[in-house]
Amino acid sequence: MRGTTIFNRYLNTPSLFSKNREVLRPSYLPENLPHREIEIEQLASVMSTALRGGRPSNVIIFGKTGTGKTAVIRYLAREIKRTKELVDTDVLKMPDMEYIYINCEIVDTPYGILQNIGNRFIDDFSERIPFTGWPTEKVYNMLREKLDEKDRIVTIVLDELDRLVYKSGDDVLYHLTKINDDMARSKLSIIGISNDLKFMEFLDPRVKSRLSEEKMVFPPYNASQLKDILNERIELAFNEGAVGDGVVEICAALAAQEHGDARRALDLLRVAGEIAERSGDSKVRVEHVYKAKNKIELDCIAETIRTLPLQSKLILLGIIMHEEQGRRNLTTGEVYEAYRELCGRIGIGALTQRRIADLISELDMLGLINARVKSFGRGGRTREIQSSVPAVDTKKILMEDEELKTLEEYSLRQMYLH
DNA sequence: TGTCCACTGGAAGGGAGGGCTT
DNA sequence: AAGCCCTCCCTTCCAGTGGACA
Repeated sequence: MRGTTIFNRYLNTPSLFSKNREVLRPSYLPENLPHREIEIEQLASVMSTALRGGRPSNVIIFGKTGTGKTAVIRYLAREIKRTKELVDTDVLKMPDMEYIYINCEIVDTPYGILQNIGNRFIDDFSERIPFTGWPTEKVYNMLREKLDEKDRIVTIVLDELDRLVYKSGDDVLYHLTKINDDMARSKLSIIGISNDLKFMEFLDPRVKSRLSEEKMVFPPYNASQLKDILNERIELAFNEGAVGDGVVEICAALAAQEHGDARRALDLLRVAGEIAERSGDSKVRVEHVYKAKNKIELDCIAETIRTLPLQSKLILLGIIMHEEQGRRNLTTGEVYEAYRELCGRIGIGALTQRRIADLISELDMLGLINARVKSFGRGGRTREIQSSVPAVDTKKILMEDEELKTLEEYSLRQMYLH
């Protein structure tokens, strides 16, 4: 024994994971996708048009998160690439095929979408489309020109498409679905992904019909299907015997409760594994899964709070301070007053009530508070607001913010004394 | 039955900040 | 330098409203 360091105990306990723990992450694309055979077949028949040089129909895919939409598309893109490599010879050459994936929650402006696509076809850095500055029309023309430089079939995957439509309308979609009319050599098709069926109503009828040449729905996985998915990954990710009895069942059951989310199931398993490993256990046990569930939820909330803009943090803090005094079911007016008070305390200008009303809605959508519109008759119509996060922990996280530190000991009591 | 409160939520637009073009 | 463009964050203005109360 050559002395001990604090890391020794980590070295001495054998790892539960094999080298391949990456297979539990959402970015991992497995060799086969259990229980998505029908969807693969269906989408493959659409996309196979490209193998014969034709433009595949545009497709709209509906399905909740973690139902394998992106996985199926990535899977097929990979298979098509393999097929092409197999078939291509000097004599017979299939057209180039490109897949472009854009998440509309991240890129959510018309300009951004066009710029993103355009730059995939511009290698020369000096020619790249700048992230701002040009008129949108010019970006579109540039994109079309570059796209059409040679024969190719381009598939654009627009994930979370509903976000784009709600935020910026369907102008880009109009242009993108029409672009084929203006191109001589290239062909473009669109795969739109959404977890909300309603957004189609907001589309211009022309866009709607062009976009949904094919429609598909991905059903949620049930518990037994989730089990199959997990079991397949366990073989790759864990050492033999590292996953105890009942663990898979619990992960599957918990994820099935939440609209059959495979990503959630895999997360639970991975985090449970990490917790078990850290506590020096020789096996992943059911209790680790429950701890994992808690940890995932709390981490998620904490991260949401941390990344809130200052104004929203002040609103949330105001609500919590009210509740510390035993006042629940606050109105918009009360929350606004508290917010203004806090703004004064830290010496920043307060926004208008109209703006705060919007920010309150945002907090509601993030699940940090509950805000229901309610009428109090003569008392007016307003929101009834409560926090839906643990007060103590939330306050702790809020106080991490440099600009809020001075509010640590402050309480709202004074303002209600008169 | 009508009134009236305290907002809600839509619309329009300003202006700052990114950057391009001439 | 002046004139554009696009996006983000806000403000201003305002019609609309559910339901307790007179």
